[in-house]
Amino acid sequence: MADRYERIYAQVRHIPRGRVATYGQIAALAGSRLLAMSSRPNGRGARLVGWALHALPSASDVPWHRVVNREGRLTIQHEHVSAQTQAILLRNEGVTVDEDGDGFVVDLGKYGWNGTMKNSK
DNA sequence: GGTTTGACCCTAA
DNA sequence: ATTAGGGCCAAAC
Repeated sequence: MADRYERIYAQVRHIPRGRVATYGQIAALAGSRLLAMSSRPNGRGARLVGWALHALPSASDVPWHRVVNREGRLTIQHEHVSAQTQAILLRNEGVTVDEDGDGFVVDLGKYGWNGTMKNSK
């Protein structure tokens, strides 16, 4: 089975409340623990995070809403869960979610997660 | 089992 | 600044 999903879920659970992380960071963190051999400078398996979250059961404890793309945008594509739902969940945790023509955006400079448990600044 | 697509990212021009 | 191309792994066709 896809054990990588478990690593991804574990990393997503490690995201502090009121903080957001990017797909690439999740992939890099989960990858560095298991796939440290092939740490290539390119985009690694960031798409796996998207697939993992898409296959995530709705009743899971994984805070999938704290995962955004590199621009801080909520590029979510799901049948029953919309980007607005994600925005509401983030706002519920105190994260300011901005909105423009393309959709919802989060300021990574303020709420971006470092990858550790320290603040980004 | 090859081809296409996807909640993405990086590098180069 | 934007556009184009390559890469990654899994699922759907």
